[in-house]
Amino acid sequence: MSTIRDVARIAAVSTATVSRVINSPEVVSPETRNRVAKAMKACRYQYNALARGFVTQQSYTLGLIVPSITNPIFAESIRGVQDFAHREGYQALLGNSDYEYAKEARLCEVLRERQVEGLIITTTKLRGKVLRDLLDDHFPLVLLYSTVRKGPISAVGVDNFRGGYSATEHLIHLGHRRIAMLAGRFSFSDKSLHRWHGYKKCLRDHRIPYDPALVLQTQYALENGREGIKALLALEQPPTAVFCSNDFMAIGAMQGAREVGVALPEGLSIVGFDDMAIASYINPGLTTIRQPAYEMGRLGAEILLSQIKRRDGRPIHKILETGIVVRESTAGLTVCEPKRNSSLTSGKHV
Amino acid sequence: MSTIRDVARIAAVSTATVSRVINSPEVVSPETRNRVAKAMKACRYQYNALARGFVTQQSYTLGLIVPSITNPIFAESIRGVQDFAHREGYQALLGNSDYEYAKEARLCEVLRERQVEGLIITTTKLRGKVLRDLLDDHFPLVLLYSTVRKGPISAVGVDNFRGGYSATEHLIHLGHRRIAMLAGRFSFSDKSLHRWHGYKKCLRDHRIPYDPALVLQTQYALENGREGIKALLALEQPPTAVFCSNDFMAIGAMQGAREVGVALPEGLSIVGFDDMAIASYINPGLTTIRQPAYEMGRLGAEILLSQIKRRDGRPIHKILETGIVVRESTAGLTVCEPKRNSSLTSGKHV
DNA sequence: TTGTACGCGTTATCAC
DNA sequence: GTGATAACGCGTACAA
Repeated sequence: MSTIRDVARIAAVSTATVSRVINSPEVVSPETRNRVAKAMKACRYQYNALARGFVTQQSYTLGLIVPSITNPIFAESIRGVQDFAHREGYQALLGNSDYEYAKEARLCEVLRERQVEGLIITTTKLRGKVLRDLLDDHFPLVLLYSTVRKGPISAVGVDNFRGGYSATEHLIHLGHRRIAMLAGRFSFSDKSLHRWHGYKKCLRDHRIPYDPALVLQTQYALENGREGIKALLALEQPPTAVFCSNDFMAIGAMQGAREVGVALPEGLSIVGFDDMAIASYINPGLTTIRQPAYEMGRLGAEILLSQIKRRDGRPIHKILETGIVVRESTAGLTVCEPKRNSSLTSGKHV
Repeated sequence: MSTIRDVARIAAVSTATVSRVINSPEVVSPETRNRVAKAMKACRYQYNALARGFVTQQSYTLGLIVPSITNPIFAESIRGVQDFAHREGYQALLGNSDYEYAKEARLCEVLRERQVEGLIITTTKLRGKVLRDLLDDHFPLVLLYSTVRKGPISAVGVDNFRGGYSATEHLIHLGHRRIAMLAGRFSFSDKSLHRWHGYKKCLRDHRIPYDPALVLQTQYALENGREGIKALLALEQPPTAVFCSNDFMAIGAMQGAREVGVALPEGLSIVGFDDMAIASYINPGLTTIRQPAYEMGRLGAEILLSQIKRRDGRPIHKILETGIVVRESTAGLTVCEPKRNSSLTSGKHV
């Protein structure tokens, strides 16, 4: 590889001039500019962005950690981050935590060693050493898919409480009273926790007793939805509807229900969370809570870059809107059933 | 940020010793090692991997360009690349081309400026300037999802011809004779082209006339499958089965068929390509051609790293196995229909 | 076992 | 408008 020194030698100028031709050509006289351009071609010169970063102390790189790149919802957010970052001359180093805190910690370490100027993380542990260390160092940081509304860390997310509330309310309005929830593990997903709170609050507002037997914590994948719903349907008093923490679980639940002979949506109403693209293409179409995934990523990148530029700035918290998208996976309950269920439930739990 | 110089000063050793503690601690006496370790903590020293790369002329970074990160099949491959790369101390800089050659070219440029040591690309144009330039520079390069079996560029892919052949054969065995194909545009997907060749060859082997009206080139997304199948079903002699270039198109086609009142699979058999995770969770389950996406990525990374280590090595071409996964989206044709179709078809095209 | 000194490719600061 | 040169943080001969 040839360097600006080679170019300088060939063009019979100094390295400073070559650098100027690259970074501010207008200050160089047209003739030398031309000579330099020719010299560059002659030795097939390739610019070294790392060397620049080395002297300017800017890597123009940011780190992006998501729990699972295979989930299209995160993939969308990654696109949002990239689109904004690229426009500003930044590249992103991407990592999966696979919902494991140890991997998240390791990635942070590696990415910081590589001099990323900031990090965008969908964290699996809000109160852990990883974030605390970052904070101690005043390291530019934005949380994605987070519900943090205040505090020292910038965050962009959605109102998960309200999302959970809307999902549940939709089911209640359809006449359901025995409503289950397939939730992501609260231990590493505050999202799921808040959705659960919304679910519980909505039940209470509608005077429906909360039955812990109807809430299952599991992982965010298809197979967990499938197995989860089977467990719930095997209960003595099975649910007539289920709210799932994400669309994968919901689609898994659909399949699980079918496998045990439950008709959809008549036998079981299902609500998901995310509104991934495929949700409107399956049968029945999935009723779900829409998250603006791309926009979240884009906004996260915007906030992070603004923080990198002015490191003294106050943290920014953005809560984007969700909305319920009603499709065919939810249906009204037949007249007598809710009565029966509710009386039994209340007899047991109130 | 403190540097090894700060550490050296505090520990009262030379920078060389600090460097040795980091890279080969065993050659340093335990006591100095300890002193250095303490000094590191004292000034909150953070290692700078970029500076190392700068002197060793190795960035330990590779570039990865895929057409669409939102497609889970590519996401799986990305995981495969990352898992292998991380184990070897490499990180990946990721970019989407969105199936646009200009973006692919731009990404190559940016990534090379950033000194990636090699590139893994799912290219949209096999014979373009981008690959030719890379090749001229003897730049370490591996093509992913490619069908190149020889030539100077390393590649890992599957036998798309055979995949297309199997898909078609499965449909023929079920009694179908009027078999359509929803194909990715041949102009930027040699994959799709080869699948189409397999499809045609299989028809010929079974003495079924090829009808160009049954082949639609479109994009690789859900909505294209949906609109594509509607166009095909609106033909005077509509197909009784369709082979789609990927699962997104197939799932889109399912929805499109439903929307025009065609029952699945009785009214239309559908075969996809990829076997993304969700394929077995939709209803009816999608019959599709399985690709080992994760394995492809892993192998691609392995080949690339081996090429980086010995740049003189011969190019390596790996064709992995595909296999048909039969689910419920394909069904036999009722007895008289194929006869009617085939006679009409042959009357028209033979 | 440890220290000295140089170089990696670029930008920035002075001079001229 | 241009040139000389000192950084940037680290690895690595080579010397001690």
